[in-house]
Amino acid sequence: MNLFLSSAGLKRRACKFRRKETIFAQGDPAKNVMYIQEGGVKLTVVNETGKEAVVAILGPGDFLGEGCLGGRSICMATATAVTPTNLLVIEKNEMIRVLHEEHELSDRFITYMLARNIRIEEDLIDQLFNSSEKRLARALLMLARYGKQGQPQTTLPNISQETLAEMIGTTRSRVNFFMNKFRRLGFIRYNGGITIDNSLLNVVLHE
Amino acid sequence: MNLFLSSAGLKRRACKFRRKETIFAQGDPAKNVMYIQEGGVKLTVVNETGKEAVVAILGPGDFLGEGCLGGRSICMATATAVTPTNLLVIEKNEMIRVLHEEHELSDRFITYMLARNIRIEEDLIDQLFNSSEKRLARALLMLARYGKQGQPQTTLPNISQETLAEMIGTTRSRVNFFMNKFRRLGFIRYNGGITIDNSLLNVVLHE
DNA sequence: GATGCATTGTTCAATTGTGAACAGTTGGAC
DNA sequence: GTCCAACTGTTCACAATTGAACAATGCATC
Repeated sequence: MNLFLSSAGLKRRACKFRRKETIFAQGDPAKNVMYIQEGGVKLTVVNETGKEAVVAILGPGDFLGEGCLGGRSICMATATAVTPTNLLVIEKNEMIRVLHEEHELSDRFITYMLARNIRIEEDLIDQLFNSSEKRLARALLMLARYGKQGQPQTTLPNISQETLAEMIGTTRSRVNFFMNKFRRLGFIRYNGGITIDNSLLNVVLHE
Repeated sequence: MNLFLSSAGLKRRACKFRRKETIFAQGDPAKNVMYIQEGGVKLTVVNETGKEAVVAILGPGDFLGEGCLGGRSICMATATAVTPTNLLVIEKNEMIRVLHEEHELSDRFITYMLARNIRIEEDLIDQLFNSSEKRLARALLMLARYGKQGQPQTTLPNISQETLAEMIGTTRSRVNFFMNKFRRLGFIRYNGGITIDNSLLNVVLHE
């Protein structure tokens, strides 16, 4: 896992963030690519009216700030740690060198980019096709998969209705309504966190 | 521009498609990466109910089918030529080799992936934040930029209201309504194609 | 110029979603 | 305990969006 540490140099450094700490903010100069070794990071954007949207939730193995490689000079989103997070920070130029000279990392980065692409594309398709009820169900299932695999049920760390609303592009009152509906129907359960039953899939698939 | 021809081998071949011809269909086995040398390609997805969504419109310099590099074995979308199109078709394994051994192409591919990422991400943010009226205005401006740069006005090749509706995830009647509104306000004009005035930007920016 | 096909114009009832308010609940800090 | 902040539960008037229908308009082709 410690890809970068193997040949660590001056231009790569480890960095720790606490929960809710800001890693970079929308509008900051974009100079580094970061690699998540441990933890979770939320990417959000705000528009002119102050409305916020969650663009992605990233975890271990994901990259961050890769936009600077494509010539982007400022950050288009705000990155916040959602759990205690260890990052490897790599300077842009170092990253470019690495992409040429280190196959294993180059492969990993390309694999990440391909996977990320698919994830965003699926989010977009989800938005284009589905009602907010289905989007909420899908978001919960995604977050659950993110936790564990294969189990019939997964318990999620606490996540506010506000954040869920931002993730799927709707209002909190709507999220609240559907959460209670899902609960009545036995798809989810509150117990400290949120326990998600795989039967929730039916909401996404039906019709 | 002819990146691939420089060292053309058996595993790379040129391919031509006529307007409206299908390059690959959703569900087909995914075996090749393609590079658009000339033309335009529309990526669409259909859901269970038969509703269609336009995921992307790609042009010269863009890649296609790169999902297979990330382990995807079937195509998740349908690719259709929107204008006469010349593609370079590269076998998956050849592409992987090329990514390791040919810096110029590797760079170009990564640049494409980064740009594509930003494009989809912007589309997603657009969906999360904006009304269908703004999304339509934005889509028209994107298509216009795709044609030419810098001019105060750009004329678009014909594009049906149906397709526009699929691009922004709404109904044709809604697109029709807003197109007529934009026309009344002098933002666009019909004259064979669709002429788009830069003042249309105000619709996207305002408020 | 008649035929058929694709597209556009228009309407409307029904549904879905918004934004804001306010009360209720919880959990941590003091 | 009690205060506070953050979150949830609930409601509602209003706005936006859908989906379907049907007529009107090109426009290519025979």
